[in-house]
Amino acid sequence: MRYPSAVAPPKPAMYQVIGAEIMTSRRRIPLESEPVAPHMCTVDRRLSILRRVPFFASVAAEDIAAINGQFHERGYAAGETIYMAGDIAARLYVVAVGRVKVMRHTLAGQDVVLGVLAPGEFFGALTALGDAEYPDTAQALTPGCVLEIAAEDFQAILRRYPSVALATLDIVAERLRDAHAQIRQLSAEPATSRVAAALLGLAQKLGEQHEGALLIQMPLSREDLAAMTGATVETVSRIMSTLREDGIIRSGRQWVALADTDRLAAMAGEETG
Amino acid sequence: MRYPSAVAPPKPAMYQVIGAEIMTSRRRIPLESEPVAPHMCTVDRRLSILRRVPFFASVAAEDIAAINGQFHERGYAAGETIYMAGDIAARLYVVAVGRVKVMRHTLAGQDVVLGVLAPGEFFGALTALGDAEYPDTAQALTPGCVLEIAAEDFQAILRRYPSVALATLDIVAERLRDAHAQIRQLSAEPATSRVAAALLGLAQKLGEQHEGALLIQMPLSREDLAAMTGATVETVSRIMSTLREDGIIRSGRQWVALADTDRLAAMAGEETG
DNA sequence: CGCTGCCTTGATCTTCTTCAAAACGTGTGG
DNA sequence: CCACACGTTTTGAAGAAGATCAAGGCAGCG
Repeated sequence: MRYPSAVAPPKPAMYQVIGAEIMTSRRRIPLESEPVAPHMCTVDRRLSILRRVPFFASVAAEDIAAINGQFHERGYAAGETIYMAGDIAARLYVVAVGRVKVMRHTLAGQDVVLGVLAPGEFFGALTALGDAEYPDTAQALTPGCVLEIAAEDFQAILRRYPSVALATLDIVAERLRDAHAQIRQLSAEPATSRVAAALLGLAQKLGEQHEGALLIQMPLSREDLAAMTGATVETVSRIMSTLREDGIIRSGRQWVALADTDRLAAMAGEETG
Repeated sequence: MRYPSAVAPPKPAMYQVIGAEIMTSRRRIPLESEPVAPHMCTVDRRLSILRRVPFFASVAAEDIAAINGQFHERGYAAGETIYMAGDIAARLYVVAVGRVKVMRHTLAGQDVVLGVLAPGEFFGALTALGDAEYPDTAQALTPGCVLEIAAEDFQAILRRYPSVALATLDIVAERLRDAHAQIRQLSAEPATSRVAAALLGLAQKLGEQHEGALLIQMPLSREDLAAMTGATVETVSRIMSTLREDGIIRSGRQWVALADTDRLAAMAGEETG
């Protein structure tokens, strides 16, 4: 569990308490916009993505090219829905550019975020179980593009390249472990720990060094965090305010940066999940 | 989502309110004791178990016999620990006889139950990731026996029989879906719904018709239920008392039977998962 | 028949949600 | 370039769900 790199000064002067006032954080959005044109990936990028996908790591270069031909490309604007819970589960997707959020809705209108995916990760219909429906909804968090393949074509790939099936099994098994860690957290940890753990998990995957703190490279609202931690927007906001006052994080509208991962990890309790 | 069979009369007279008193339920333990001698399975039973395991369904009979040779057998008494969190994850297990509980501990001493396994289901080290540790603990709930195989030997089987790898992938993918359903529940449903869902889930897997109700065939304490639902023993006990007064369940020391699955399902909310 | 461990029930307290309103940032249109 | 309008975030106060603490009760067993 390493984070991209060490945080330089734990508490830069500009975020210290000055008199009775607290310089909370700069409010300018520090997120990078995606370095590629939305709604398109070049062929080069496609191949490099597929090569980077863990389950194709073992496949020979010429086979990758063949596999590449089976994928179709599709671009999404930020906020666009890729598929909805209840749709026929016909396709498997691989994130090529951007961030994708997978979530479940409740009848009460509340959302539960099951995961945030970065380039190289897959989602959608993994098994070719006939006319089953997606149990969840996938939504683009940023402009980006995904590669998609029919579930049955992917099944054919699994059958043709057993090493791909083994690699896929490893990934799914790891996701199951992560899901179990989250179940443990939801069952036994208070909201503060869950928020801390969620932030650390995101930073581990999407963290980039920025002005002495680990910036989480995605638009991340309080509502998103609430849906990731099983809490309400207000509770998350209160927790974030405290963390900010303690100099542990910096945050603003739709962004968060971690200034002190050690203290966060201490608050997160056992597993970062 | 079908349950073994229909419940005969929704509210048998003997469980009705009589005057101001409530006949709660008979207190005699109705659980069957296992029909085999503990600490042993016969060769016949081993083969029939392996044939019944979903991921060997596609393997030819003569290959099953060869695979059978790779498994070792081990008996457990009720309550015995099969492996502990932190142990080197060296083996994959298949339940042959009995019930096995997989759980995670918290530093606070609280347990979280991740699943209850019946004969034919596997647990333990699925992937051969070197010297990794088990993240959870497996414990026998009843006397019974398991078949075990070294993780690397199982990997060899996966490589040798690609159809086994595909079937395993399907099972793990389904477990992941179930875990996600549980995450949604813990995030968004109140304790009553979670208990109802947990009971329905257990009944679906282990339910047997008994005196007009679906008896869950395993010793099931309030503490177990609490660990499955992320609640405390006291909260579970209060919920169970209410359910019993309403004639929805019958229960006693370490056992529960569902008298009215429809009403339970209504309380469980969205997914039974 | 009394012991042990599970289950139940009550009272109190903490945590988190809910409801409400104000403050702030961001992007937009003037 | 400034000011407005929108959605996000923050904060407060009241309420509810569930946890915690503390006794008792009951079943099964030796």
